Amino acid sequence: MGHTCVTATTSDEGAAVPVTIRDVARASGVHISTVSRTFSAPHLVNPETRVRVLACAEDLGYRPNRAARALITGRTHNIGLIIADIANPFFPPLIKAAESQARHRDYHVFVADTNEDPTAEEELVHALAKQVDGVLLCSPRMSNSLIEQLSREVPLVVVNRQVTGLPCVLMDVGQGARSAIEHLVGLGHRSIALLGGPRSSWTNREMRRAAGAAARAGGAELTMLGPNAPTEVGGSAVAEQVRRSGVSAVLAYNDLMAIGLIEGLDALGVRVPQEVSVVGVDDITLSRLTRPKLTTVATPTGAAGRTAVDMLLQQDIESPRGARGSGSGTALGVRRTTAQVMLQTDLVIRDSTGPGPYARPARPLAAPRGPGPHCPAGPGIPTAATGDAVAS
Amino acid sequence: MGHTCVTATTSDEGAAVPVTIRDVARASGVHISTVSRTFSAPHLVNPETRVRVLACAEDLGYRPNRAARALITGRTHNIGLIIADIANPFFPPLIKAAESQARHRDYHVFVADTNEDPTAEEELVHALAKQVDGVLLCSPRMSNSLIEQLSREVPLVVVNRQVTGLPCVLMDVGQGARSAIEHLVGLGHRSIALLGGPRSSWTNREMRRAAGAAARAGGAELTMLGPNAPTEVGGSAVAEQVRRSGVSAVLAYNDLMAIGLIEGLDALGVRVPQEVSVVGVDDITLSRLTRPKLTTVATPTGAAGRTAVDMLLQQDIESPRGARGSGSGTALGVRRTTAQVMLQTDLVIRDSTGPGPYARPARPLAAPRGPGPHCPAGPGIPTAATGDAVAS
DNA sequence: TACTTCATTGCAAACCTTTGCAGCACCACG
DNA sequence: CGTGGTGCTGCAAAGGTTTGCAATGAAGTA
Repeated sequence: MGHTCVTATTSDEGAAVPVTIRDVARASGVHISTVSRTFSAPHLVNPETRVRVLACAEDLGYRPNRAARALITGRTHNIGLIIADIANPFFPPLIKAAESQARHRDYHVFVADTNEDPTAEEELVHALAKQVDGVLLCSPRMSNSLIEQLSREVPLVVVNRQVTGLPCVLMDVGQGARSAIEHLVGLGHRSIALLGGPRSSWTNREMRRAAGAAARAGGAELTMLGPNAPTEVGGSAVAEQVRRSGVSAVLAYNDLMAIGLIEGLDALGVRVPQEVSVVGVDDITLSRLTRPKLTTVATPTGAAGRTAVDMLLQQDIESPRGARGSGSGTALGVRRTTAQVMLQTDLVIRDSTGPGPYARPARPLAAPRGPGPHCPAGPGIPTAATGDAVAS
Repeated sequence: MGHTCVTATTSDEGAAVPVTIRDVARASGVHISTVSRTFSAPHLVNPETRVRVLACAEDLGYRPNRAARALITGRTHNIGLIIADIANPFFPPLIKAAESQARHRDYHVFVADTNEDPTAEEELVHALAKQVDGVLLCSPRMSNSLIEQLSREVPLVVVNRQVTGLPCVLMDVGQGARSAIEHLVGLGHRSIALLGGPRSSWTNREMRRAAGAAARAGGAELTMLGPNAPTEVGGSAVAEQVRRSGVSAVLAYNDLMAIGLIEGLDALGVRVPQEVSVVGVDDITLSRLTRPKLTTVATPTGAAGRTAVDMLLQQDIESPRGARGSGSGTALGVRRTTAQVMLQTDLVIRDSTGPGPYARPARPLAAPRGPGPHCPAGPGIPTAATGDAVAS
């Protein structure tokens, strides 16, 4: 990591001479309020004056100071986006979608990374509070009560977490986990492990619940492993444990862990999917590039980003900020409507899942190849693959 | 992508009642300036008063309005980070390093993504200008002259680009490309393709220059292919072209393209590294996970992020903003020192490169396996692998 | 002509904080 | 007692912008 300093010069470039609305006013011979209106309410100013002012502004390179404007209007036209881990490929599509959606509404997005650290999360909300009109909290790791408390400081929309009283956009990972388990059961797996993610993750709890129910309904045994770090090393770290547990299939908290697990198993000489099937969640780009290609539950990250921005802006527009009562600030609450949106997930089957010990012959007519290894089970075992699980 | 609206309730949570410095002053019976000092210059206020003020502030949930503070001090304690494509795994480590470094200096980082769009870049600099103390421009796609012009609006540090008069942090991709070519030549490749990236990329130009020189010095022929999108699809899209060109080795603009290319070649039935060797640049995490594992030029992204933040803050501290002359603003230039830092790169050899048509027997003693396919070349061909290339 | 309406512009307060300066009380020193 | 210093606090200006209100002049209406 050594570095070499190549050059070091000193220049006297004209540095940061801020040109204000006053300069433009002086140059164009009007009052500053007219200049202000030229930008924020052009229809109120004489076309002739307008072009003159605009010309001067252009000439001087004037740009309205957004901080000063925010001080008055109470709106910054920025929105904050707090992310648990920007290195997780799950997030970039969400970020890009949010940015593009925001741009259409003339908003800018500030992204901040918390490194999965709840403390950093809280601090960032505070730091962003006065510089943005609202914050999107993605896969937060802090407590629900803290989130509610922070929501009184700045409008919040929560992604991948359910907190009552706040607008949330959720992905139906419950349904996803169910489909995954049913897929595995249908392939003849009866002993399945669930690789848990961070303990404080809503997604994690949801998956456990749904996967447990689906396994029960399918007559399979579900082993819970975790919590683990939601990264590849988190996945590869439990490879040994997975092998010892003797399961024939694994549903991982996310793709990164699934991929890490496959790596780890590979290092142990365990082949995927021949000996162990692995399913991930998220359908990140990477899952199509590894070998074997990953079977995974696709989550609509782009839609989540767009929806979250929409919900934030909608809530924001309804109740403009800075409306303080006179005197000691009568805390007259603003009614606001909070909605929760649930986005669908889809199981996409690739190459990391295969027949399990209890598999029935794949195709009774076409391919008379023998069933998978250890196949004592005859017909009659419910496959649950058609979605007729009894889970309530 | 269909979504289901699960819930929609209305609540009257106390929403965003901003508590200002004035409220705290009233509550604690002191003047606002004393409250202000309690936070920004605690040693100037009586310890007794201080605790009282702090208690009231805590009680009311007061947080200084950073926008208002910025208006006076001219410093926001934020820095902007403009990224060409956040979905490129090259950037997250840089972002994280920058964030951590900034946090140590009590700064926050706002990340923005431009989708490789020069127009978006310019617009974002303008939008950020007054809300941050400086901007880090990572792998910018706009013209040098535009960058210089923008640098008069807000302090800039440029990463992965050389622009005179501005502080830059560069990675020695020239050296990296040279090492890669020498590695390939040493393996017996004489016909090599360079998969170019975006036309406006400084890295791209640098690689072409250095790779060309190294190939010439090593007696190999270098085919330039491109420009291409610096993504996996950009890589896989040229697979056919690579095959037709008949080269036995490829150096790609970055890992993403290299991985895409390997995918594309695989689909065409061309095996890597048996038939074609592939080298990437960046050493993203992914390059260790694909099969074959990617040989690549590792770039010190973390160090780049840290260095860039340091340079920005140093430059920033020297010349506090908002120092306008009286009257019509005598544009007296501020002398500032601009340095350029070059960070070293390292070739890391994995499994995507192998012997080429002109390879000499790998190990004269140990492995008496025959040489690679088509091996008309005897000894005497310079391998240049030791770094004795004559490139100036 | 007198009165209303409208378009355009100026005035000044307000947003929230920081900070140079001045005031005050108190103490020590001569 | 007078002088100077120190420790703490208040006053008020400043920063760049928005915006309600008032002023101006011109045009339209009765």
